[in-house]
Amino acid sequence: MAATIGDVARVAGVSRSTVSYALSGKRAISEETRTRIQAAIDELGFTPNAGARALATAQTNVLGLYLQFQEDEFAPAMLQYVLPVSTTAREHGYDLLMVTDADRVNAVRRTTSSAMIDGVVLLDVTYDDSRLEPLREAPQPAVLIGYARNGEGFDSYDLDFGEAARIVVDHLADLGHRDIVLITPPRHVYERGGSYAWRFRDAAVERAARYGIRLVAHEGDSRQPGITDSLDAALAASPHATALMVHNDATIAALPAYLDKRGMRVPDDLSVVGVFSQEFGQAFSLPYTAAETSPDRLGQEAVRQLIRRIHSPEEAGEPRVRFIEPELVDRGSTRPVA
Amino acid sequence: MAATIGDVARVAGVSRSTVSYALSGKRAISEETRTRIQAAIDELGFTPNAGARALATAQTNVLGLYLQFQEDEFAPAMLQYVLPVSTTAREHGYDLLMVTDADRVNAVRRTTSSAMIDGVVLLDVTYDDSRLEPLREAPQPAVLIGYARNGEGFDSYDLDFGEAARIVVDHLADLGHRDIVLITPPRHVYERGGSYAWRFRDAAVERAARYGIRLVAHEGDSRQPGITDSLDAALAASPHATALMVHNDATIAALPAYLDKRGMRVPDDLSVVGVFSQEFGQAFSLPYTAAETSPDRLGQEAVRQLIRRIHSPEEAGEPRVRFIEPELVDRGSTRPVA
DNA sequence: CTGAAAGCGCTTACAG
DNA sequence: CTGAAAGCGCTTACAG
Repeated sequence: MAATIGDVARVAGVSRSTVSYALSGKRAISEETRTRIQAAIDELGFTPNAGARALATAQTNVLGLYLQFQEDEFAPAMLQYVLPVSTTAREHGYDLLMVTDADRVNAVRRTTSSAMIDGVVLLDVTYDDSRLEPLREAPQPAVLIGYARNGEGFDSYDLDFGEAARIVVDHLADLGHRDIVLITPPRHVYERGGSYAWRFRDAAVERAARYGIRLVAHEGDSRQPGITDSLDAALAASPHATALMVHNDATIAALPAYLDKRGMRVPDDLSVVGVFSQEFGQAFSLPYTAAETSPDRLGQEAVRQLIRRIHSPEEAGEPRVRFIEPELVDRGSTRPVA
Repeated sequence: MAATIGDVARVAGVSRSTVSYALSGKRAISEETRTRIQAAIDELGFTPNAGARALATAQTNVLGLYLQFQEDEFAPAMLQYVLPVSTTAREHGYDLLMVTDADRVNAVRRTTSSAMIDGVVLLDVTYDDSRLEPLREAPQPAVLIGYARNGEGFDSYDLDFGEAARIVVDHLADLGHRDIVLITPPRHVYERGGSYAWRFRDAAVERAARYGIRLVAHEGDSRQPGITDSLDAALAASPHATALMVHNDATIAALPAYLDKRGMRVPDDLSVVGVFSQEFGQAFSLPYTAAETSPDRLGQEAVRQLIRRIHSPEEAGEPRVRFIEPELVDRGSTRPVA
């Protein structure tokens, strides 16, 4: 059916190996031969068979991307990480196998042990991530986007959520706020082991304590009416709060509507600081100062490191955790306390 | 490195073909032999090499999913289609190659002609979709999610946006509305050839005309401040409008905040009807009556048909367009005109 | 019920 | 600068 390298060789009047070398550029080919081969390729519309090439070279030029769209999660947030991973992979000649199996452990085992991919990008990493076990036995290198306690031996990229909390608290402290409400990710994120939840919360609590600031953390929700209920409860529990910190995608997305409904103006009645990316803020028209989460940078650096480790492990260095430093993007949603 | 079928055969004391047949079940194997083979497989941790299998069988068990995250589009909406495609594919034993290249035509050509995949799922289909040309030359079958003018020869699945418009207009007409504003997708969707934009709009205009109802269509935006500006302009141009139809994801997501800010109550001051899915409405807490877009059903049916066409083309029947009938989900955001 | 062998379409030492 | 041949790890007619 489709043309093979043998067809090209025959039409061009050369051997199959010469065609192969012309394709890869791994040895010198005379100008004339190269031209004949190219003509044959064009005439036949030849493209190398990926499976055959993978078999011969033991590499597929495919990366596995492992993620799950949790029923109870705010899907748009996940997408921010998929996009840069996909783009960066293609820039380096890799395609992406998107693996979303409910059985995450087996999905990793299945795809790595069958040699479908050259490397693994793990999204949605949890503190005790059960996928790391099969991953240690896999011949392919892997990179984690997120943080796992048992992640030693792997490259990991994550935002420094502790630092994110500190810069937000510092910012509010500088403005004189002494009573702050924090909305954290929902309970199921903690239960699942999403360490960003408590890393941010604990650092915020500790930093506030150092300033002698009252800061009360409340678990938010990812759906209505829970989002509204948790905000109601949090604000009721801190009637004199002057600032609201939100580390919860669904809540921050719903916040403009919520505050409007309650008749609260930002920053006049309440200072607000979030934790989200530039693009996220734009998609949801969020006018809030925030710690930037830089999913683009995370995804890009993670994939680059993975590809480095695939091609030249020595250059890649020792696998380690890299925490990206967050920056505070001031959108004017905070003001000094009178 | 990794165990091969030859290793299994040696350990089990049988031939490679017997191991292969034990794996595939394509011929009878004695109980005893089967046991020995299974023991060897377990001992060695053997998984068949996907590339080798693909080369031998000429099938990869991978489907290509082609999409693009447009800079100017509302990403969350796209995700609704990715998820059911991914889930349904896995249920049938297929993995998903996610292809997001900026050069869409070449991406199709590259992946189909290198035999990386067994079938194609095209998302983001436009009226004159340039990817259909390479697709016609591809040996793999394809399914389109969306509608293309030049889509003959392919299975296509799309919502019947014309019917969606009619049931919405009918609903409002029944309630006595005589002056309606419609927010359509942004201009760039029309320019790109997103036929759902004008299919909905034209049907709405026509249906309204039949009732003698005033209905004015305005292009919406996908970002702030354009979203607010277009709503402002649309409502200003129809000062006596009693109902708002929104066929624009970014706009409907921003609508609660917008209407709150303008101090308009739904449905007391304005009846509102949207066009979005159940999950989308839930993710964004949208309290609006809407024509359900059923991305789950679309994605699932599309993939099933594609897999049917891969396995038994005769059963799959003639390729044709299937328009899914929308239903109106009443969430109480409309009321009779006094 | 089982085996030996050819073949899928590439790449890459080996040889000249 | 080029070719003949082995090999990657499977599947599947062919044979018994």
